Amino acid sequence: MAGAVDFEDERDVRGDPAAVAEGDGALTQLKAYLAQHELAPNTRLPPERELCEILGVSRGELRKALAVLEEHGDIWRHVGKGTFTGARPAEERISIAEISSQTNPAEVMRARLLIEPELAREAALNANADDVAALSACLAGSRTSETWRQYENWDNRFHRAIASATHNALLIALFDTLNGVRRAVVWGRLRYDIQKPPPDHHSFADHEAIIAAIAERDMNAAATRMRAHLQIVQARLLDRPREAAE
Amino acid sequence: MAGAVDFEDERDVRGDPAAVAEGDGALTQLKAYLAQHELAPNTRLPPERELCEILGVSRGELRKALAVLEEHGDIWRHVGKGTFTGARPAEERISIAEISSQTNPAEVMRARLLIEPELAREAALNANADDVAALSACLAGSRTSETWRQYENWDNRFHRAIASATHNALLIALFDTLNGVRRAVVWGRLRYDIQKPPPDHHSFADHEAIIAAIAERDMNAAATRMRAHLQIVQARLLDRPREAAE
DNA sequence: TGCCTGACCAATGAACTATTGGTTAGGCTA
DNA sequence: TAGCCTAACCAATAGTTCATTGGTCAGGCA
Repeated sequence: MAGAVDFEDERDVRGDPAAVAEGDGALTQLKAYLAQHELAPNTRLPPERELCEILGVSRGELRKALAVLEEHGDIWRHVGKGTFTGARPAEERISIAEISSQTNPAEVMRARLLIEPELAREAALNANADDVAALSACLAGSRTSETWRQYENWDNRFHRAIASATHNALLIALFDTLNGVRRAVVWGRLRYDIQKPPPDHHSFADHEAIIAAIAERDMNAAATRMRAHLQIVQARLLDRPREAAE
Repeated sequence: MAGAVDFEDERDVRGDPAAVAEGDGALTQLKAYLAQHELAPNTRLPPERELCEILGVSRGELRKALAVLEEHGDIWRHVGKGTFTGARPAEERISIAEISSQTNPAEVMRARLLIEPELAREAALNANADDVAALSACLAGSRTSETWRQYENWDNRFHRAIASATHNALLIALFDTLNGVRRAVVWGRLRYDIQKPPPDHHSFADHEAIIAAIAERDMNAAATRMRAHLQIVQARLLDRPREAAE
């Protein structure tokens, strides 16, 4: 019985309207109403002010009955939204800003170290020629960057392209969340001492090695090299937080 | 005011000789405007209709110049919002429902297999006594479950508790996203052939082994056992999609 | 041909209004 | 006196309206 409200522990009032009208029947009335309508889960019921007229009970009594059902987990309520059948749904939307306010650069780096090598591993399994070409294009772009900002842009695209190469929409979405938080947390930490990345910047070789591993479908190497790359990034981040660019 | 903009250095545009060669000053004007105002990242510039009056160029020319800067990564634009300096920020809110509509149970399972073992590994590193106690409580609860729904509830809490034990807010948030998608995608796949999990259900032993590894701070064992557990879940999911409950 | 101009389109945000669950105060009845 | 009803108010939410803004197109012009 879908979406149903559990009322077996109460008197069966269907078909006995007299009993319904009688006595402390707010809860009983309400259960009868729900049973009669056989509402699907997450259906909105009438607002309290209407419902108490429909059932012929005062709003106070109705609210007491609703509180019982809510405690029982049969319905859930929210100001401005209404009263709904079924269990309260999980939070539908995740805010990057909210996560960012609860974390810090060290945690973000740790999360990258755990997640991104696995993404690289999966990319090595699933990447096609186009994916490898896209990765190479990102590397080439980063090599020709004239500013740190441009470089950061290409670096972003590179890591995003690895997630894309998994061809798994959920993994891509998770990466985007991780990356969004990263960008929010380390926002504005660009280095200004030098104008652009030096030609021997470690990331170039790191990225090249990762691409090679993915192209060769060497899952373990892809993961290992990504981890090594991120460990260097982490070390630089912790040593010189003002120069957190990769 | 248009007169305030200094365009005497039209032939001295730093970093983009191509603009000089073109000769028309829209891009040059725009760069001069940006240089003069020294805007912080993510500052909104005047709307195009105002800016082209300020700079004394047509809207078409201004838009061409803006397109160059956008391609260059110096600004970003969005209909209804405006034009902003710096890199385009990540999408602020992620919708579980949207992700769910783009994925499928196989992808979800694959993502779990990549992510959750790493969470278990990190939990083994960071868990404290309370975390282990919480995990044990979830296992005990699942053992006493009278229905599959109750069992699923405890199983949920168990996996969430592992994420919590990492003590990393970002990893917890990523797990919640993953889990939210999982619940949305495999929604309603509860088994109905038997009323509750049998006492020898594989998950009980699996979970117990995972808890033991975390309690002993054995990171590799925690990851390995989680992976083994999820592989069984995956096999059951693919074999008998109607009985996807763990 | 290339550019300018004006108009229109679609996405966005701000302001406002209506709705709705949650709460409180006063009065009434048993 | 205790419990209940009623009315009003509060705060969160959703819907509506309107102005703003980047994106696009057709006509005119040099």
